[in-house]
This record gives sequence, structure tokens and C-alpha cells, in this order.
Amino acid sequence: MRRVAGFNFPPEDSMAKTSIPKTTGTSTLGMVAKAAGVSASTVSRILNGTAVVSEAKKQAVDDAIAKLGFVPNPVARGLAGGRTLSVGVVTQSIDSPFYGVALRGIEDELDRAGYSPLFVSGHWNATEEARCIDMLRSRRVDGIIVLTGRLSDAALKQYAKALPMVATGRRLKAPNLYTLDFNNFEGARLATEHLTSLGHQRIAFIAGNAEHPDANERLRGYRAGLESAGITFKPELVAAGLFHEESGMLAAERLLDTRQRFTALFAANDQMALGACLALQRRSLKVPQDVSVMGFDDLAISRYSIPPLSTVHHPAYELGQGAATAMLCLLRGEKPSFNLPGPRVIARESTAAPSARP
Amino acid sequence: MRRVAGFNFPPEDSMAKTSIPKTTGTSTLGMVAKAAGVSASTVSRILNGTAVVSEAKKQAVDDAIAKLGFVPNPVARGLAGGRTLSVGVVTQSIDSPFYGVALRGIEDELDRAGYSPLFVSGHWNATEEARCIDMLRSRRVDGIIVLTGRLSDAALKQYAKALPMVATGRRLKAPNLYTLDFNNFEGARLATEHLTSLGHQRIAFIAGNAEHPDANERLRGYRAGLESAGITFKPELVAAGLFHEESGMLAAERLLDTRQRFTALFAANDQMALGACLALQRRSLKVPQDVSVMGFDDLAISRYSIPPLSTVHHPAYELGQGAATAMLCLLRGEKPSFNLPGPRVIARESTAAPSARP
DNA sequence: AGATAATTTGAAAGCGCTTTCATACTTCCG
DNA sequence: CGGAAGTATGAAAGCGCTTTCAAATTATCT
Repeated sequence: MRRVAGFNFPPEDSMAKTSIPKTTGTSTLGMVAKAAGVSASTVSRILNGTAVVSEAKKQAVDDAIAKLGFVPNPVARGLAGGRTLSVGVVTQSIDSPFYGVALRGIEDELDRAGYSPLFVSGHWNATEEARCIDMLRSRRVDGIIVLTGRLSDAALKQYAKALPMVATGRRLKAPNLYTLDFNNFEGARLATEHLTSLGHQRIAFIAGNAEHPDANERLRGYRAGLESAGITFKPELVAAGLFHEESGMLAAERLLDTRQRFTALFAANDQMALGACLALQRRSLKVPQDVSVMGFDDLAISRYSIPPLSTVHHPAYELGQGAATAMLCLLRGEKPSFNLPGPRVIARESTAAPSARP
Repeated sequence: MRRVAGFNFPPEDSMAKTSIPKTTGTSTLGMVAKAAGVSASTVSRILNGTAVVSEAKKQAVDDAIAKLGFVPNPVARGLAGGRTLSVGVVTQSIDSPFYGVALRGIEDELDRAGYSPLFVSGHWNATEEARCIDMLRSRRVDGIIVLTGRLSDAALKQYAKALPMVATGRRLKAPNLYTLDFNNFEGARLATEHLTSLGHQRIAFIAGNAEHPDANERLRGYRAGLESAGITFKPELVAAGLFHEESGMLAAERLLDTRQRFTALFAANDQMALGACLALQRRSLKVPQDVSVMGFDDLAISRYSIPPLSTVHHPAYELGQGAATAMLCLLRGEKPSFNLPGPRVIARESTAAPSARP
């Protein structure tokens, strides 16, 4: 239903009413045991399903739990050697537009299973990531999910000896370790193909940070895409960026400064593509009439850029979900198996066939 | 130094090398005590500075700690009634572009003091937020920061009786509770003033979610700005949005559909402003030539939109930092006092004087 | 039926740390 | 120099839960 223009003026008290919070952590397992006339061990067993308990006692305990509003104390559980029902998540920057979506996927999925995530930021720095992991372990998390980052594969495998680990952005096989990787190569190849199939021959590329594995895969994909269209790769058409807007803008400027001709520009992520669009616009080059621009990741914002950005959809939410699901499997002692959706080109309005002129 | 276009091809192994992780949680306070030839109590006292300990023993303990690489176990600390050195943070959506920055501020500031944040999402829902808080409390966090949200003031005060609370987006006085609020009214007034001083007379407004206190303040600011320029407020020039791009786009379309004349458009946040820009562009209206557009928040991306968006800077990072600092004060039993930077108009390229025609 | 195996259940010992409480040991002062 | 007043330290009792371990109960088999 289409709403008419006009604003609904807020009611006097628009704040949602909240019931008075009940105090948490008031009753203990011991109190439940006493109330139900059983021992603490029995209550614990019922809570954890660790052993069979007679139906009668189970009923009594359940009643007592309900009556006392008992909620087990995760801290005590953690100490007692049991699980803390929390999993550590090493992300790189808590406010990353791309990984933020993955965090949401993790949060949703973990929540469904009663686990809670502990987010920490590694800032793309192996040493910091290691500190984060040590911290998480000291907090007795049951497992750790590492979103890409710079830790060595060896370090990851080592950690996996101590507790379940799930990592993204790599492909590794090791006990107690599961990895999910998006096919960046194929995504970039597809993007390039999209451009070549539109008729572009001179396609510039703004690469990502060379220390970033994804960046190299995307570069490879670009080269492969070029190659399969019979276009020879020209290093002069590649400029390095740092995966953020500013660097994309600067890279585009450098490319333009070389006076190289190109009718399309493919950036290794949306943020750089957006920065590049601005650089293009500043030089009075129209997107897509003068230059087609293609991004990678499909950030939420890219749909609303001007013009809406053509890009490669990267299923960040599913990646997070998958990582969490895999962790849950590992925690249950099962073998995870998860299929991440493959890359998919989203053609919007920043790409078009090259015009006759430029 | 300006780098030339061209890509540095990655070295064979571009992954940062990581030293083999040392196992955490290996040594305990008891082991330190034994190694130093003192009692556990003494070690604890030294760790917490709870009592005076002779210099000799302190030295011995410090040596033992260093030798064993001992790190206190936060879980055990938490259980023993001590603090957990963690503070809960109720945000509304872990991937919000605006609050994400605030989270970073919190994280940085807390980290500096050895505390770690526990982020949970309340999804703008009082019930969920209450659940989050209960969960945080069961995890024995030392304090809780609530980023805006929908909890009632009464609920917040109630929680503050049990543990230190800091909340943003409101102005409340209560023991053990500190609030920081950004002056949304003044920000919106300033933005409107920016537009009127440019010569705009017909300024449309895209409001935020009416259940959101900030939205109403911004609407008030818009009205005040209009008024002080002697322009009468016209409800028909106000359209409701939901604080995201899509809703901004739709609201702008509705405004356009009414055939109302306006030379400027002020949206209650950047996301809606960006959506509105797209709507304008789709109708072949140029920003700022045909319509000036003003946002609110100064998201990182707004600097790179086309054209770069004029907006009101909202110091999200400082807000997060301030909230964390205030929490740290509360935790030390001090009285926090923090001054958030005031609103500031950032004039970029989406606003200009109205052209003669439209 | 008698004995052995299988099944519930509770007592008690921690998990690693903080915190009384009591005990040695100083220091101070009339 | 004897006792009041402090001080530094350790023993021990938890925090709230899990997990042996062994006792008590019930099922199973020759």
C-alpha cells in the first residue's frame, strides 16, 4: 500500500512501555535442588541432559525451576569446566560495512541455538588477532570464528588443537577446524566477463590491498576474464587501492592521469568503485556513458549510489550464518558441511555498452 | 608521496607470519603462589591492589607471574564475586553504519582500560532489549551501555539500581546512571539554517521513524530553523521515512508526486538523503542545481556520494568513546562528566543557492 | 532364587579466584 | 618494658555449577 506524503505526528508518549525488569541471577541451582527435594547433581543433569533422570524428579525440578525463575549462571558453568555457550568472533573492524552483515548472520544463527557471540576486532593485524584469540580463550569461549584476517594457516591449525575454530577467507583442512571461502576468483571473472560481453575491450582494474588474499584472487579473476575474451592483460591498467573509498578515488585519478584509454573500470570492491565514480565525475566523465564501473561485494548502499552500482553479489549474511552453523556443528562434534552461494553478477546502471566515441 | 599507477604484485607468501600461539589459561593463581612461596591470597591482593604487601613478596610474585606467563582467568574472577572486566553494550543492529562507528569508539576506549565489550543487538524493540540486558547480567558484566533504543526511562533507572548503566539518546538523572545525548534539535535547526541562508524558501523534509526520539527532535529543529527565517511550516512538505535508503527514496517520490514545489530537501539522516538523491535523479532533477539535498549524521560514505552530501556531523565515534569513558568512571565510583561535541554543518556539494527557475 | 549387571541418585571434590577471619609479627607509648 | 594498636600474611570458606565416585535401587540371567 502506497502511503501518501505527510507526516504522522508522534503521540504524547511514543516510547514503548517496558515492564519492570526482574532481577536476574537471584536463584541458584542449589535452591532449585532444595525446592524440588533432589540433589544439585540431579538438577545439573536435567539441565544438561547428561544422564537419564526419572520422570517424577524431572517434573519436580522443572516445576521448581519455573517457580523460582531460575536461569543457570553461565559464568559458573564456564568455571566448572562446562561450556560457556559463547563463541568468540574475530572480525577486523566492528564497523566494516561488509563484515557487519556477516556479523549479523553469525549473531542470528548463534542466537537461535542459545549461544552468544563475543565480537572483537583484529584490525587486519596478525599480532592483534592473536591477542584477541588469547583473550577469547581466557574468557572460556567454546569456539572461535575468525573472519578472514591475517593469521597464518599454521596458527589457525594450532589454535584448533585447543578448541573448535571456523575461519573464512581460506581453504584449509584440519581436525576441529572448518573453513568457508567465497569464490573471489570466479566472481571477478564473471564481473570481467559482464564487461567484455557488453563490448568493452579496455578495462581498467583497481586492485585491493596486496596483502589481502581476496585481493589477489580478484585480480586473478580479472585476468582470467580478460584472457577468455582474448584481451591481453596490461599491467598499466591496474592501480592499487586499499579497499576503501578514498583509495578507490585516488587510484582512479592515477589511472586517469596516465592518459590510458579505458571504457570500463572494475574495482575490487564496492567502496573503491564508489570512490572511483566520484573521481570520474570530478573529471566530467559520465558513468556509464563514458566509463562503465563495476564493483564487488554488493554492499547495501551500492543499490542507492548514483548511478546504482553494478557489482558482484557477495553473500555476507550467508557467510556469517554458515560460519555460525559450522561452529555449532563442530561444537556438537559433527562434521560441518556448508555450501556458500556462488558469485552472481548484479547488473545495475553503472555498466553499459561502450559508446562509440571515447 | 603520490604513488604511480601500477600494481605491486604480491610476494609468494603474503600472509603475515605468526608465531606459534602459546596456550592460554595454563597457569593459575595457585601455581604462581607456590612458585613465589606465598599464599594465594597474597597473589590476589597484589593483582588487585586490595591491600599492602611487602616489597619483597611483591617482587617474588611479579617474577613468578612473568616466569609462568600467568594471566588471571576472568571467568573465575567473575564467579568469585569480583568483576568480570567486561561491559555489555546493547546496540540496535550490529551492522548499522551509524552505530557501528560508535561501537568502535566504545571498543577502543574500553580496551584502553583493559575492559572488553559484549555487543548484543536489541533491534529497536524494548522486549528484545530487555532480554539482552538480562542476558548480559547473567553473564555478570560489570556495567551496561545502551545505545538509544526503545527501553523506557523507568526501566533504565530500575536496571541502574543493580549495576552501572550508561545510555545515549536521552537525558536522565539517576544514581548509577549516566546519559549522553546529542543535540539533534540544534543540528536540524542548523541544517535548515544552512539551507535558508543559501536562499531556499521551500524546503521539504523527510522525517524519521516517529517512534524514534531523535526523529522528533530533528523535526522540531527543522521547524525552528524555518521559523527563525520567517518561513511558515507546511505539513505537506514533510514526508515520513524509516531512516533507511529505501524509505528516503520512497518519501522523496511521494513528495514529488504531490507536485509541491521545493528547492531544497532535508532528510533526517544521510541514508534517507541518499535514497532521496536517487529518486531525484530518476526524475531528472539535478542535485544541487534543481534541488539541494541535506542529510544528517555524516556517515563515512556521504563524503563519496555523488554529489558529496552536505550534512550535519554527528560525532558517533566520540559518542561511543564518551559512553565508555562514562562507564569507566561509574565503575570507579566517580561521577562522569563528558561533553559531546555539538552539531556542525558540513557543507559539501549537494547544497547550493536555488537557481532562478524551478 | 541368588547373584550379577545395569540404572538412578546423592555426596563431595573441584574449576580459579576473592574475601573474610584469625594469626603471627611489628610498632608505639605510658 | 608490658600491653594497646597496627600490619602483613595465610587458612579457609565460598561464588554456582559440573563431574567423578560410590551407594542404593532395580533389572536380568543361569
